[in-house]
Amino acid sequence: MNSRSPGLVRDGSRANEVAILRAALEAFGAKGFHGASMRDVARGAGTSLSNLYNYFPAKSQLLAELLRLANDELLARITEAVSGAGERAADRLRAAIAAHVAFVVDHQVESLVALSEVRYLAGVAREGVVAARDSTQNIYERIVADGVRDGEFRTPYPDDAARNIVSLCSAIATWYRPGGRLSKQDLGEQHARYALALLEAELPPARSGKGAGR
Amino acid sequence: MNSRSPGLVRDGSRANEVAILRAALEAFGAKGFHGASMRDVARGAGTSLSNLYNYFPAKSQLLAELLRLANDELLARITEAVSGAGERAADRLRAAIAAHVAFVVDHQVESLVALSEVRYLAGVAREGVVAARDSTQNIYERIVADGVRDGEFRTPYPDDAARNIVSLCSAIATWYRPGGRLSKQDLGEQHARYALALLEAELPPARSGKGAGR
DNA sequence: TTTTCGTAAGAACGATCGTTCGTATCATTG
DNA sequence: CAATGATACGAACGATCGTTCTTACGAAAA
Repeated sequence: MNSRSPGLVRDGSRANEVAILRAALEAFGAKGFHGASMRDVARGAGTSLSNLYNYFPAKSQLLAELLRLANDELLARITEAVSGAGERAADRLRAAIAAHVAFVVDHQVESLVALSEVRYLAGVAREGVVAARDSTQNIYERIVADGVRDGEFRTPYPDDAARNIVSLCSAIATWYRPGGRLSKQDLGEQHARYALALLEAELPPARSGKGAGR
Repeated sequence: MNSRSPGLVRDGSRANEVAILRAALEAFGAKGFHGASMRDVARGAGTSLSNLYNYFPAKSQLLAELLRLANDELLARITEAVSGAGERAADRLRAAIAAHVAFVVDHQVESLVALSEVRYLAGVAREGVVAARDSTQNIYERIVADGVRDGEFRTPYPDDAARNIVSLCSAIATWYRPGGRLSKQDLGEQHARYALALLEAELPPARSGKGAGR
């Protein structure tokens, strides 16, 4: 269906692959990995059941690819945000959390699937996803360690605090609803404030946020 | 197999029912609700497949009963702990979190299943579980609101902070491993400290905890 | 004793599962 | 032109699923 130069350029040639991945994401998000069938995926992608296997050799590979894409992009977003932030640990933490929260809000279903279906991955696919997740957590741990070293943070439990910060950001995927009270940016700033509180840093005065007054 | 007084006393008469529920919990925890089969449950309970249906009319009822039991006990533990605590909001919060963390550690699989498989409940069973979970969160919200009223907490986002406190306690089920660095009590106190930090309360000096020094 | 009823297990039901096979279409390659 | 290989679909495979049916055993009730 696409007129394109042969072989080399893969641009746009993956339209069907993308449609299948998108349908798999929706199916896994709605019914869970084992609750969704390949027939669900085929229906959502507008293709036939057997044709799925021209693009992915097995159902588990669909999940593996979804989770690899999601975790890699999350890691890339956070890495880029941190590299572009200031020197102070609090600034880098704020940048990381803003990127993290934005990803969860922009890709809520991906985040939810990555959180709850990663257990069904096996073998190398699982290791790859776990490695990406560890890399993300390592970023937070480094920022926290730097902040403790520089006296910005006073937490007695730096690594635990970092893990809980990640937990709070991930948990957004479980309760966030579009059009809610807080905008994506507000949610990011609120969670940055929570993170700084967990680290027992000195907090800036609260911004507008929510509550009775505005 | 049991010699017992007829009808009234149900003590011990539910041995098989308990065994089935326990096997279902292990199966759902290990493979997820849709990934585990009734044959897995029967094998784990040491009975036959068809005999399961003498105790539970459907697989979904197994999940419903498991989640109802878990959420009710969590709610009961927290309620009792709070009622036996002091008047200050910080004390009641500490008691609630200690009970909450203890439950998650004592019943990690139940907590994990309640967290990740509740989505597969339907109808009244789902509503009951959601109601119990809301009651639990309401306890936290009341404590936080009282603490804000009394000037103990300074958080600009009381309800959001309460929800995130619950998230942090629930998340323990996803990473806790028995025999870890912190005891159950230490973990509870650490999370109480995190909660107070989220609420922007004045923190007491850190206890022994972890880290280099002890 | 006879009846009843909770408990138990094996066999089988229809449905659905992930996956494979055979085949057809069609643009590109030689 | 013929050959190729990617793309596509219907049909069907064997396996497994949740559930039901049928029957049997044994203790309590009549």
